[in-house]
Amino acid sequence: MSEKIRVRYAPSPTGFLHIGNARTALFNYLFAKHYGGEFIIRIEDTDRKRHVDQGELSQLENLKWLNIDWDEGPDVGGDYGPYRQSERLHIYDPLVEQLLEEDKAYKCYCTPEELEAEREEQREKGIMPHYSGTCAHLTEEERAEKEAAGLESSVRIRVPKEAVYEFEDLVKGPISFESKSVGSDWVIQKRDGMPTYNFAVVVDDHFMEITHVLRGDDHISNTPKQMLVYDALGWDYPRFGHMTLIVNSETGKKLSKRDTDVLQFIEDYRELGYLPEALFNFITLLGWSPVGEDEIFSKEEFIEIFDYTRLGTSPAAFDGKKLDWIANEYVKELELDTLVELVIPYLQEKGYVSEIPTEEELTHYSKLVSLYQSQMTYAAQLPEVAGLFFDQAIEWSEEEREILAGETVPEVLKAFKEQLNNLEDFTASEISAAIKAVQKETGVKGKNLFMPIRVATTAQKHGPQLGDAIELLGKEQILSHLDEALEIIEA
RNA sequence: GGCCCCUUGGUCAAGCGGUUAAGACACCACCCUUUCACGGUGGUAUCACGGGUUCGAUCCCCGUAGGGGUCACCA
Repeated sequence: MSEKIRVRYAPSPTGFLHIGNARTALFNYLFAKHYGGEFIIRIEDTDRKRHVDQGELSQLENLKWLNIDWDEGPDVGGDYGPYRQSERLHIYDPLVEQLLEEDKAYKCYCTPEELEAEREEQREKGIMPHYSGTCAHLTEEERAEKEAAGLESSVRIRVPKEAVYEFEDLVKGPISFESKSVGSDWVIQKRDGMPTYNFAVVVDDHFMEITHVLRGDDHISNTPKQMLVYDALGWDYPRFGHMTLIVNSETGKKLSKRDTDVLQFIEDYRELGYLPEALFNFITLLGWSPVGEDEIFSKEEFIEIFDYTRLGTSPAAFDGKKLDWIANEYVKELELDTLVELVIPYLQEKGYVSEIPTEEELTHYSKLVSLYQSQMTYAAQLPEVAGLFFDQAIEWSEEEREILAGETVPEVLKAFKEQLNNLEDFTASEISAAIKAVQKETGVKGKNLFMPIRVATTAQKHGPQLGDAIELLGKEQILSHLDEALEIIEA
């Protein structure tokens, strides 16, 4: 591609950064950077009612957290600003005026109530609601009358009767719409003077010299509407590319806020202490595939290998298990100190570690973290799985109690307790030796030996190396856990 | 309902007219570890259906079915 690539991510600040939006941003970013182009952020804030105060900030911050940066945007500026649509009214207004003069658009005096009534009537008759064109052919006199009466108006653009809109979609190939499927004349400027989405997008993309519009699948049907505006204004189209939506694997539908089984917002992952690189990697693999068999790549590698022709055409389901696997891959690669630093705040939050950790605490928790590193996926997980190392109380689940109910369990635990009491040093190697001694003494070995001890001392079926875990928990605590377990068994 | 898009294992997917139809996650088995996990090896499992085109269709065309998206003074 010879021209300078310019692409954009254009969120509306109505909420947090959704995982689907993040993916759109990500692919635009990779596309731009792969071709040495520019990535622009534009805020589409034309809906005053749905405006959320911290929305814009949240979008930008979470993008930054994902390690995505942009060349132009509301916070960094650029030569094509302003980058908020609400600040670009002076650009839209003359264009609306121009279309009005050319009679490519017209003023509509229908009130929202009237339009709603019209739709209701149509629904009752069993036809699809649409604007019937009440104001499409007002005479000069009628118009003057309404203006004189001080009626508020919106502006609608005329949809041509027999046009065909065709484009070569970057991911889906040729797509075409007949103008009659576009629907009735639609609003380009609202009563409050704000442009509508489909109009503002065109104007902005044109003046910002956007070359490629990469967006979600759900915008396909907006494309002919926008092409119509390009035509009316006599501008060239950019190239369009429509990426698949991310769906919930349970329902097969577009991921929405109602899908409570999936964490929807980048914020959520950030708060749990997922590594941004892991999320970046995971999201990039949603609806896109690299050549070859590797799946773990750095941002730089992704930029290098990104190829938009490898974007998938069918929806990608969000697979939490796969995310966990990728997240774990990244956690395992981390230096222990780095991971400890990430985990400490979560421990402090629970009050397990003091504001300013002591040397002693630090070494203690380094050990703990190292025991769990190979099985962790996010930082907040440590206090969850290793709660026993902080809370005195131990509780066994139904399943774990069943294990403790095993026939040879009491003698194993009693023997183990005995062994521990005779230990000189309470170290992992000594403890392992003690377990071995229990085996000799009782004749119980393997799973039947280890599982009861693991469950009795840690109340978990999975965990780190047993000897290490027991050493770290400390003699006193272990003995009391064993006593409690024995009590339960006897009860 | 109209229009548009999509359809390879449970999930993500490679494939782009001739393949034993890659790989990853998940699952299962075995190995390592006197346990679980980590790691290693291996395994089960996929071309929605019906017509064409072709010497030959997962791949091209047409239907059918299913799924999804969209039809706002939301973006």
